[in-house]
Amino acid sequence: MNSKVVTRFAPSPTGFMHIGGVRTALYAWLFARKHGGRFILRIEDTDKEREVANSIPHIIESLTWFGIEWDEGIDRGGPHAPYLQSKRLDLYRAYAEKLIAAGHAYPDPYSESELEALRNEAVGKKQPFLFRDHRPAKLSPWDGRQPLRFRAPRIARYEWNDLVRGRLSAGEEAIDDFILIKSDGYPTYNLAHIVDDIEMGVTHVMRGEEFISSTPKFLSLYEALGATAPAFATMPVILGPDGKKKLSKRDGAKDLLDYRAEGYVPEAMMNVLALVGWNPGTDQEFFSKDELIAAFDLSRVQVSGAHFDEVKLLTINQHWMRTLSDEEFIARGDFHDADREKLRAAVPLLKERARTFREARDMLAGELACLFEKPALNRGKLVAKEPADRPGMTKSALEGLLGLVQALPSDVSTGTVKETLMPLADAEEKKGKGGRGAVLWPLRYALSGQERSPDPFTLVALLGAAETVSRIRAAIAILEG
RNA sequence: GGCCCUAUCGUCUAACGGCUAGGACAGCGCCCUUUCACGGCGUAAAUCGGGGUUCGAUUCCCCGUGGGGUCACCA
Repeated sequence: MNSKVVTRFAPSPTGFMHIGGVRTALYAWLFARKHGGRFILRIEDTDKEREVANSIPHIIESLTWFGIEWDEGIDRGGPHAPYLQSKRLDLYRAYAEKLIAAGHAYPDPYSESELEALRNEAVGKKQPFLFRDHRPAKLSPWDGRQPLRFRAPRIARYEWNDLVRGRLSAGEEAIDDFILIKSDGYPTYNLAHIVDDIEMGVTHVMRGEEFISSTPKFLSLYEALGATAPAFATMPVILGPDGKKKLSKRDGAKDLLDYRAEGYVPEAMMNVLALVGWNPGTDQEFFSKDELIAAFDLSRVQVSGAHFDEVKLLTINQHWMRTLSDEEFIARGDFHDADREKLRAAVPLLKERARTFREARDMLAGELACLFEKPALNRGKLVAKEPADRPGMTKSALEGLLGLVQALPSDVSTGTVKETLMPLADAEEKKGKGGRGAVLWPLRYALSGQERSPDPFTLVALLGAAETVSRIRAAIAILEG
C-alpha cells in the first residue's frame, strides 16, 4: 500500500526558485521517499506571457544542487511523458470535450468588454461578481476560440480533509464558473494540474496555503471528471525575513542558487529548510538527508507561518562543513588558485573559523593571507603599546624566540611548538612585564602582520621553522632600522 | 469588504487536559585564551485579550484582537 505513494512538484517556469518553493518540493519528496513512493517533476508552462527564458534548466539545477532527485520528470522522461504541460494540449482538450459532453463545461459567449461591464455593474451595486449568474441561456458549440468555462455545481458547504490541518471547509461562494481553457488554447492551471495529477496517478498533493480557498474548485472538477481526488496536505507559508508577509520574489526573496554562491552547502539548506515548518518532536537539530527521510511525518508539519532564519543557517552550515573530509572541503570550497599545499594545511583552521565557503575564501585572502605570503610589517605597530595592556615589542623577546624556533624540527605539530615556546612566555610572565603577551604578541605580529590571527603556535606549525625564522628576522630588522 | 487559515521566549519550535512551560539559534555573563575564532559552563527571555467547559486549561469551545491567504483568460 505504501508503495503506491506518488507525489510531485510542479513549478511554473517563471524564473528562479526561492526557499518557499524548495521547501514545498522537499516535503513532497521526503514524503515519497519515506513511503517508498515515486516523486515527479512536472513543469506547468501554460501561461506563456509570464514565462521566463531559461527557467527550466535553472529549476533543474537548483533542485539537483539541493539534493532532491526525481523518478520521473521533465528532463528524464517516464511512463507519463511528456512532463511539460505545453506538450500535452491534446490531452487537456480531450478532457475538456468530455466535460462539455457531460454538460459540465460551456463556452463563454462574452467579449472582454462585455465581461468587464458585467463585473463593473456588480461592483457598483457592491455585490460580489459571480459569472454563474450570467450563464448564457443557450449553449453554442465551442469553437476553441472562446474561453471554456466549468459549470460549477452549487454546493452549500464544501468540506474536505487535509493531512496537515484536518477538517477544512468553504462556503458556496468559494466557487464560480472558472475558466478551463483560455482563448489562446492553453488550459488554465485549474484544469491542467488536475488532468495531469489524474493521469500521472498522483496520490498526495502538497502545496502552500494560498490554495486552500481554491480547493472547492478542484474537488468539484474531480467529481465532474468522475475521478477520485488525491489527499491534500497544506504547507505553512515561509514569511519574509523582516515582514509578516509571505516570502515572494517581489519582496526580494533570494534564488536558492544564491545560497550556493554565498558558500552554503546543500546539506545545511536541506536541514534548515526541513525544520522551518516541521519538527521531529525530539531535540535533534542536525539531520542528514537519510535521517530526514526516516523521521519525516506530515502529521508534524506546522500549520502557522514561520520566518526563515539565516543566522541559524550559518550555524547549521558550519556544522555540515565540518563534517566534510579535508579533500571534500577543498573540492567543494571553490578556492581556485590557492596554493594547494598551504590550503590543505589551512583546512582545519578554516573548518574551525568559517561558517560558509565564502567566509573561508575571504579568510584565505584576509586574515589567513599570511600563510601564503610574507606580511608587510609596520614599525609603529611593532612598538605600539595600544591597547593599554599590550606589552609592546622588544628585540630580546624576538631573539629569544628565534633561538627556540631554530631548534624546531622542520615538520612540527602545533602542540610541540607550544611546548617549546611557552616556557619563554611563562618566564616573561614571572618577570611581570606584560606577561606572556610580551612574547606572544610580537610573535603573532611578526608572523601574521595582524592584530587578529590564529594563535601563533598554529602559525609556526603551518609556516614551518624556516619561514618563521625568516619572518622573525624581518621583524628584528625593522625594530633596529 | 465576503469567505477561509492562523496565534508559546527576538526567531524556529516541544509539551496524552496534569511536574518549576523544555530544546535550538541569536543575546548576555563566566571559564579557556595576550587577539579573533573554536570549545565548556551558566543566565535572561514566551503561552495575544476576555469569557466558558473542567478538580485542573498552552492544550477543548465561543467572542474579540492581531497576522496571513483568497476572491484572474496567474499558477
